Amino acid sequence: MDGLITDEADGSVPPATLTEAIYGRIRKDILLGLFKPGDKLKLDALRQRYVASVNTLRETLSRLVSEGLVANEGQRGFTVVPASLADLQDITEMRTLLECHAANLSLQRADLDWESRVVAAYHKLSKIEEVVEGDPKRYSPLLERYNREFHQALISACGSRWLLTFHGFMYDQSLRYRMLAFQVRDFPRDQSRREHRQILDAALARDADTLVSVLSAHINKGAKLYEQEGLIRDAGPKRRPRAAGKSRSRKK
Amino acid sequence: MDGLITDEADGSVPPATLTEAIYGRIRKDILLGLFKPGDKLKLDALRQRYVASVNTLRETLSRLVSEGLVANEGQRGFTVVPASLADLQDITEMRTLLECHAANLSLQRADLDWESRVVAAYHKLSKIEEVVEGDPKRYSPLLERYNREFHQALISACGSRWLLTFHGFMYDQSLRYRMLAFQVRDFPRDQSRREHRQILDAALARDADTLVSVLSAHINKGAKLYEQEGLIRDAGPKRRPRAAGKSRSRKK
DNA sequence: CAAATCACAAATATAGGAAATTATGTCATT
DNA sequence: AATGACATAATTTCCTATATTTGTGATTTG
Repeated sequence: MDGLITDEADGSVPPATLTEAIYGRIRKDILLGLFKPGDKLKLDALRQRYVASVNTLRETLSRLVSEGLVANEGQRGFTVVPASLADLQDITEMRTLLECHAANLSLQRADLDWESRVVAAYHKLSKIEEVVEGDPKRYSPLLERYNREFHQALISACGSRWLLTFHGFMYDQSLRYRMLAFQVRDFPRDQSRREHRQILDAALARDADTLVSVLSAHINKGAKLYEQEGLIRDAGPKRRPRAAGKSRSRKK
Repeated sequence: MDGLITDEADGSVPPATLTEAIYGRIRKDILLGLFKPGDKLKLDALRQRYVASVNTLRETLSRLVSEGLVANEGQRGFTVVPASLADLQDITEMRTLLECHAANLSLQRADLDWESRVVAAYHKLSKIEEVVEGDPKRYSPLLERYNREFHQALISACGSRWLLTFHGFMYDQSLRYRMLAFQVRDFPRDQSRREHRQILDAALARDADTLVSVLSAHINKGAKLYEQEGLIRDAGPKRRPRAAGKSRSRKK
């Protein structure tokens, strides 16, 4: 994004502080399903896993709370946000709304830079998909990465910083459900190669209507695959309601 | 939202921890324009103002970073996110998109509870507007509050938790610009009584098309008022780019 | 002589450890 | 079986140490 030369080959900024580094690691571990929905994130345990102090951990977890990946609730620590069918559907609808809207805007503002970003991202994605099709059971981090980059490239010319931010949130949330689905069984890899091709063609043809319909179908078809029974327990472990009004005493 | 009986008359949950309380206070102080865009948030100064330790402050600021109200950048502390015309326009467009979409959904799912929430919220807002019209220069926190509650009630039946969350973000961001405008001069109070009435009527009549057009106009008209020259300096104090790749040493 | 460079001191941010507060689980008692 | 007291575990908070940035003035260089 920023045309600067950095250490990182992929253009991402290397974390300048320990907090940032650990933030990235925990975030990744939640999205990848290493911590499951409802899991308690005990500070002492985390302190061992990632070698860091309590404050550093609290700081990163606080950020994840604002992003909707971690819950905090009162005086009883941090937990991974629970997963539910209703939540998945909400996320899917929201991602559809944002991504289609952003894709539309991108088409309107499309220039050569955008077009080449899309083509390049598609090329990478396509090559990996070809490889993975031979071994559909294997989880491929590279496929996930290029898939994301393709979808991001598509909307990268929308011109709205906030739209990109919100879409990023929703993409990550849906990624979490995708990864949760992977964990349960060898996941029937969705054959999305053709769909990606259709998306690319519609984008290059500047055909907004087709693009929106294909993109929308693509997103929702993907989400449907994660809605398998057993994947999601709608209610987490029930907690007793907190005593209201009490426990409000602190010295000084 | 949660029908529980709490200490607070307005239904909001009382902060259970110091961090939560201070989070709310700093958030409010930024939105009200007490801290201006680009301001440095020095930890030691904050430690005095809100009586709390450094870690508590860092935790709250970290959350505000994820919400887009505070910036963090590397090893040089926290600053209030800068304000710009482009940002205001982006926020306005985004809020329009989300609020109109949510209002539409609300109409579809409208029930008696929703209708009475809207009517009640309008009633409060209307009464306050009547009072404030007599003294247009005065800043009225109650007006701000009831305005928010009216807009929230309108979309409260949309059924999407994420839509409400994102809309809340955008509403707060636009509120910040509104407050910044107030600071510069006695702000010509926008005569939005009629518009609110029109919104209410369209909502009760279940007239989606009219509702969307009136609501959209209302939001954009408001934002136009904040776009006054001098309110916003588009570029903050320029910083030199950080030395890439260097300064990556930490003992142990 | 001006501008840039460097070294040093002060200010500030980040991270670690420990104390204080609150929640949780266990076991005896009613 | 329910209640209460106690011990233990976990969370929240503060204080202190280290590392980094920033400001100041002297020195060198063009």
